Amino acid sequence: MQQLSTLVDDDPRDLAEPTLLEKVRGLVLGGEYLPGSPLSEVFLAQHFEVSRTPIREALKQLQHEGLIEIRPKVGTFVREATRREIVEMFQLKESFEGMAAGLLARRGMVPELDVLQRNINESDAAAEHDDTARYAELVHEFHWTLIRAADNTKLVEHYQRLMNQLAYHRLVLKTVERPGRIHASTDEHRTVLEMIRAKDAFGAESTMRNHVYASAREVLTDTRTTHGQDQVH
Amino acid sequence: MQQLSTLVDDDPRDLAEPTLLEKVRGLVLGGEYLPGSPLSEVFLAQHFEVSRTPIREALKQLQHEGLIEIRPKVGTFVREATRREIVEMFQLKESFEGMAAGLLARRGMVPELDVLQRNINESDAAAEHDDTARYAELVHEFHWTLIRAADNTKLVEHYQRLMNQLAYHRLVLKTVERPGRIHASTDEHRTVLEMIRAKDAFGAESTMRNHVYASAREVLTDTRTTHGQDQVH
DNA sequence: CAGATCACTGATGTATGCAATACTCGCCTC
DNA sequence: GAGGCGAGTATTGCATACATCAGTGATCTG
Repeated sequence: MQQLSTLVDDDPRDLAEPTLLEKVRGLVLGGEYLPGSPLSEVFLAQHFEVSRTPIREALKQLQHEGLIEIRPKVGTFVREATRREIVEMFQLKESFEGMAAGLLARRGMVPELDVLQRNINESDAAAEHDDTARYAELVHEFHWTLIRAADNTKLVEHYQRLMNQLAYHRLVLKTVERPGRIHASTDEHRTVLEMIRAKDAFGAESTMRNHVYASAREVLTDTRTTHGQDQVH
Repeated sequence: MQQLSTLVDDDPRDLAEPTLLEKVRGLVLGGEYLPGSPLSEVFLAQHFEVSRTPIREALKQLQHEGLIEIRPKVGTFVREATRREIVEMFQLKESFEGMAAGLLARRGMVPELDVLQRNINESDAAAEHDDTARYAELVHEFHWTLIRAADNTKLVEHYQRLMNQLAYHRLVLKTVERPGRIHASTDEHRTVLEMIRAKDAFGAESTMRNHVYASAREVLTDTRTTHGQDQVH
């Protein structure tokens, strides 16, 4: 009997078991704590009902991700990315996603292409119904599917890291609200996919980079350092 | 009195004070421990004369860098990159350095260009005298100078991370031994610098990527998974 | 003799106590 | 009244003890 039960609930990693790191990251990205807010270890320990040790591990990681700042012997504080850093990160995003598009074009026919196609179709439908929430989700999925389909695990790791730093969700949600950008975005996705299908690695990379650059400009135009206050430091 | 002393030895970060993390990383990259070797926390703690806690922090970081593998409740082991991962990392290196070359070309005249020029001159001299050690050092410097000159701190961070994973020094030293590759390499550096000077961002990126690709092929041709044994896992 | 079970071992995972120190606020001095 | 000084406080940094559990080998059973 026990063998069966272990076989069933053996791998709880797949479905909804957020790591402490993810929980703390979610708290920081949640926006409740403004940049400069102190994040006491003891408070977090009590909040998540664990000891300071695992909290410290998570905070150390978040520091390496650039989300918080640990000032030795002083405290840890939520860190707001400067406008310059956001520009830098979008430059990297452009490079990563361009690289992914190029690699994917070289791979030839893979099932992920169908996933991307379905994504585009659904995006059109969501745009029709002005379902911005669903649309933002689909944009997110499109980019991630592209990255994963490039079949380069190290790229995925670096991309994940970058996206954690960008706190992407908050930004893309803002952008998507703007009418007009939606259709342009889907069209660009469509063009990229066509070039990938045509095995035009160079064109796919180039188009994807232009697409990311355009969306970055959108985000950056109506976002002045995201909260006004510049550096904490 | 105390004020003066604190002013003097306040910032020991600049000159030669290797962090525990760097020390442990050096130990792992030193090659003494073959892939699969266990890295007991208590052993490292005794070796470096600290407690397990800071050792754990360093190991956690090295795990995220991909140098070691922490199997929960089992132990931590040195992890050898598979050939596939090395290929993936070189693809990223190509992307990063290409991006750097392109960004630098857009920056216009900056003092770093002179540093690169001097590097090329010195490389020629080192090649003349068959000083492979110095030559390898200069190659390393050239690439790092390029990355830093791109003026994108996030790029520097990701590049650093990638280089830590690649354990670059061991590989590039092997490559540089090969006669013939030296002159080709310097010539490629020269071409890249010329294109940067000409503000040809596209050409600079393209040339740099080809250069990295060529050197990657060199490294990969005479390196079969670096040690024979494939995955530990 | 083959197979499974179970206690043992060694490792990591966590909790907690103590040490060190940057910042703060009140007090003292000029 | 202004400025510096010093004790207090809150925080992180480190050390250590305990809990937990994967792997292993001996033992027991069929």
